[in-house]
Amino acid sequence: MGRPRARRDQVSIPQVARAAGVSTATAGRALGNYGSVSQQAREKVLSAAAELGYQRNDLARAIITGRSDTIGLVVADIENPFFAAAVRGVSDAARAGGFEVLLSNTDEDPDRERSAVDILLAKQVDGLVVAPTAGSTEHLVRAQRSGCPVVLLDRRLENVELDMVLVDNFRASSAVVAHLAQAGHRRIAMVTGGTRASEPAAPGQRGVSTGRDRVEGFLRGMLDAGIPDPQRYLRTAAGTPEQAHAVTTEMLALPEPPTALFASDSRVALGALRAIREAPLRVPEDISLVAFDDADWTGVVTPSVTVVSQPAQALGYRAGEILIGRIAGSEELPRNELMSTVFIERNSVGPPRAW
Amino acid sequence: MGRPRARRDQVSIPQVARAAGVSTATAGRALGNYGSVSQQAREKVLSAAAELGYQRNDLARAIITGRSDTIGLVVADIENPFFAAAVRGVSDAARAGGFEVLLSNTDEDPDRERSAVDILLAKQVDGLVVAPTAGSTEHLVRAQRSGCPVVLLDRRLENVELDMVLVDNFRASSAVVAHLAQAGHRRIAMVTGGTRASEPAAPGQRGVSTGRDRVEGFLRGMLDAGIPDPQRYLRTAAGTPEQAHAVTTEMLALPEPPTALFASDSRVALGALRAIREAPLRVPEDISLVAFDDADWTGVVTPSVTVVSQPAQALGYRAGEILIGRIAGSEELPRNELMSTVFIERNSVGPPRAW
DNA sequence: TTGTAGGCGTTATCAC
DNA sequence: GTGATAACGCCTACAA
Repeated sequence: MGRPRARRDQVSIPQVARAAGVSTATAGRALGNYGSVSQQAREKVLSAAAELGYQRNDLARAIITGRSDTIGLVVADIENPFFAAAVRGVSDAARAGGFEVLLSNTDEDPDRERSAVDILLAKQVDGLVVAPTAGSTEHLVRAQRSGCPVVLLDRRLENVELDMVLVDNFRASSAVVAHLAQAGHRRIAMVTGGTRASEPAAPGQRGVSTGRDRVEGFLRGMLDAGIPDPQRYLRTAAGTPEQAHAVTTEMLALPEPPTALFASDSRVALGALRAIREAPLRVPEDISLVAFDDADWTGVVTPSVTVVSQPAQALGYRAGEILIGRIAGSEELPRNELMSTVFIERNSVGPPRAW
Repeated sequence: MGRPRARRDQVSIPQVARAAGVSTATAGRALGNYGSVSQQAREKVLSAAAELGYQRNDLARAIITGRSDTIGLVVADIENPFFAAAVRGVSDAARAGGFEVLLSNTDEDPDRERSAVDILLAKQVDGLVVAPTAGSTEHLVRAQRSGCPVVLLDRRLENVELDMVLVDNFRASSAVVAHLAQAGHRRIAMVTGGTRASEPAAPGQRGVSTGRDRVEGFLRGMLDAGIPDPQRYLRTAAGTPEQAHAVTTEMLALPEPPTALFASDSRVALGALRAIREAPLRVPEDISLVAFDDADWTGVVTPSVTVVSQPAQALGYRAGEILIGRIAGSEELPRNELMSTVFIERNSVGPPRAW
């Protein structure tokens, strides 16, 4: 337990000023690099500060200036390699712009997201980068309106005037299906997660936009390929490797199993691949595989996995850049910035096996 | 450019107080949940606050209380899955204790680490979790001495009185060699990174402790197995997948290539594995492989990889817990807390091939 | 329970 | 260029 611990006894500007034999104002100017100070005074102040071990207090400064030089970053789960890279990108942009990053994980829980935003706002972040989970958007709009700019990362939100940095998930997904159909597949499965791990994301229903867009792109691809009953092998309740594993195992046991499988991200692909291995089935002889996200391992498994590569780090960096522009006062109309995915063809797709 | 943007016009406690017809102090008590306020007054204040859109300012509070309810987290690179998991652990512990997390990446650069610590200190973090890179330790000691407790994560530091949460890298490494020797291997390679990507970490020299300990554990294992010239296949300048790839390729081209390879982390393993694939060699028929870190993919490649699993997330969580204890006032002597690794035997180790 | 007054460490203002 | 002094928004006495 222990008592609330006495306040850290920090050396303050008045103390430094006294030691240097100048006024508080002059010491403040020398230490804070603003206004004008004579070379002589500056030196006295600086050496006194060094001697006393002065540490500036950015909080007190932030109260006055109204800027904390800190941005808030809200993501679902930093352990997902996609988000880890995106966080890295935001961090780099922040650093380049002289900002620090306050990080929050939501685990796709709307309540946690809301409360995270509230807390970050109370901590006076100058702006917010959010990969929004499903649910209400009013806390984000409120933040923006209260003067704290918000940039959305990776996931769209409808009916809000916010900057967004995205990827065209719909198009990338339908292209995957086209590729598979081109190879001769008709029984194409898609395994993906919903809003939360437990809630399925049916097309047109709620769930994060990436999930929805990928599903709709999948369905559109199936339609374009003239494949009937496109939902036959669509599984939308598999957001974790474990769920993906279970769902895939179940599909592979079907009398007419799919001949190709499309995984909505690298962790889903991992679960699906494990199920395939355990079946045991060979890729691509028995079943073809395509996944979203060029996770580091996809190039090293045998066979290497054909993927849709997303520029995760660049997405984060760009979101950070745009946010910093807003903080600096940019008043342009909010807009959606689309970054390109790259379809990386490797060795996990082959012609369908005749079951 | 745009001007420095006018200060966000936030509603303050005095304003709420005026609207509610009470004093600043009463409003502050109602809003801050301290002292005592009558039910009636509280309601008036709360509804006035809601009406005006009051947002509390944690910075102003922090100036007074001396506590920011924020901890600083300094790691090398959040994109490394090990650190991503550790960060997640620290985040969870922080959340559980009512703290937010200010995150900094150092890229193993001592200067960036020092400056990160300074900035976090200026932002008045209540404590620091650091995975220290090599270099001086004085900034950490100074932080601790100035009243900001510091807990080291994953990496030891000599001659400092700080809490550390670690794993026994030396023992785990020598056990790996023992396992390999047991399988009959004599030409055992180790591929690992040094301090920075560019600087090799020779035993007994500088470099992060994990690297050093693993190398020394490796050498000890070789010694115990009675293998002469243990440094023959020791490569300490491979911290990235790319470098690991290059170094491994070079070793595999030797007249007498190693028959087993020990990778110091999952990213090194990735690079090494790619080199092995390109050789092309088979695992484990042509070469055996063991790696540190149970990255998600190690179980799904063929063959699955035998690994030393580290409790990355638990390590982070524990570091956070200990730090929060310190912040609460714990005065125990600093100590090293060792968490257990698990040797997970899979299918990447076989008898040596007779080259 | 409530209000007044003062202070936290900084920056902003305005004379000198 | 410099110094006194007033903010910033909040919490903490202390008195009523």
